Amino acid sequence: MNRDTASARPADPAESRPSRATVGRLSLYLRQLEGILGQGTLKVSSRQLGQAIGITDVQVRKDITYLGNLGQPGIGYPTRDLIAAIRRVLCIDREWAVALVGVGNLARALLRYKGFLQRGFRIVALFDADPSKVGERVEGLEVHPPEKMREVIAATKAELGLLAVPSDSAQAVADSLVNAGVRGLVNFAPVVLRLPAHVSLVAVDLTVQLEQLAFQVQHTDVD
Amino acid sequence: MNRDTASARPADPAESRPSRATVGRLSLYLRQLEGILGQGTLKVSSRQLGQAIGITDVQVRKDITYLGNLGQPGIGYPTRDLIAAIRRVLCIDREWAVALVGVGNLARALLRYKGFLQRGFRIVALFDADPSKVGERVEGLEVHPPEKMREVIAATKAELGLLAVPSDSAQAVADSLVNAGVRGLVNFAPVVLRLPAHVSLVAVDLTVQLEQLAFQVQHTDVD
DNA sequence: CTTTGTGAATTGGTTCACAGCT
DNA sequence: AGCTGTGAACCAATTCACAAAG
Repeated sequence: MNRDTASARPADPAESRPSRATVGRLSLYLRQLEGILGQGTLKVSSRQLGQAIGITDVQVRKDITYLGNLGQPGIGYPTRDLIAAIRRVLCIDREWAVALVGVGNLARALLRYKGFLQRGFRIVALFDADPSKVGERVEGLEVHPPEKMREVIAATKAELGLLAVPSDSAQAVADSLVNAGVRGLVNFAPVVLRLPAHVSLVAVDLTVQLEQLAFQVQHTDVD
Repeated sequence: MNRDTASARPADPAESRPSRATVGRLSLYLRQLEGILGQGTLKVSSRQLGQAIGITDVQVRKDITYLGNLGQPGIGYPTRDLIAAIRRVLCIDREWAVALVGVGNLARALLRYKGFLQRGFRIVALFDADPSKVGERVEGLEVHPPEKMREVIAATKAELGLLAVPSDSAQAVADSLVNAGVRGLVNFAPVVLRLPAHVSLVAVDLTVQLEQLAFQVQHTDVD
């Protein structure tokens, strides 16, 4: 049996960090769990969770191991505790201020989507290089010119950035955001960004995704 | 429909399929290569390609292995041939007809993006359940009601689907698309879809991505 | 019975080291 | 010299098999 150092918080430096893949699944568990808790279900099994997102129960348990020891053999996991533990590990047990650059259709879609705020991500600043958009109010936020980036990001304490600009300007805008103090960003433009090592990057590249899909489709046996 | 252009390649039975990860990188190579060829550069080395997208030259060569033997020691790869080979392996050496469901801001962003067509993906049909949108023309395409899905998808020969609808309706719309004969789809809604095995799925889940980013940011050492 | 937890085995992917070609 | 191709080694991630607990 594993020596359990603490009841509440492992905070074990020796304990390995969840892998990238595990982090992704923890997000998915969290969403399922919120639904499950909303239905008043207080206990949940790894099998339940696994079936909900289409993976095995063993995988679920392995992932949950990173959260500490909160399973009850023969019973399952307390829904509420699981949620809290996942939020803590994912670092979304607090609010993240987010800057959004490029106020086009994609940005409007992102602004409308209420799921972000619900999960701790608040869009606090908008930027666009187009003078005709500057000053406009979108979803209650004023659009600022790029020149004010440093100032506004400092004032709003934005730590993350969403890049919804055309490919040509993506690298320059990314540089500005990093310069203004942003620590991580999501790039929607289909270009590879070069960033300093201390800035995290997630690329959402729809071209790549569509090509993945085409490949998959072509290689799935037609029943 | 599926014809093996076997001019250059000896049918290699032992040759394994490129992994998911490799397929993703091939997309990235392709984009770089198109730029490189546009500059008139006819030969490219694995080191060049690797630096362009931030990975090692060995990784690039390993990936390119799946395309067959087209490197020239001491020289590099012929840009044009590499492009052709990647397009063939990714199955984008032809045009894919794509249906788009849910004509909101995200859909408009997708429609405006010209990169898809350039890479062989043509959006040929729009659907929306909102009667006020049905009949409207967006980027030259008429918005159809869901009832006409089967008919329109058959007529347009759409094989792929983009789901840009709210979470509540995502599963139902996915079922309809599958029923109408679509063979793969990209889901932008933050829900896990259940699909028959013969239908491919790519999930673009922004909530998960943002949570990944938050986690990364929190775990990168501040210089 | 049900369920969790986990070492061991396995599969998958990347990096290393070096042979061979230009 | 520079570059490709690839077995081997290494690392990461998943699955297996089973012990232990409610």
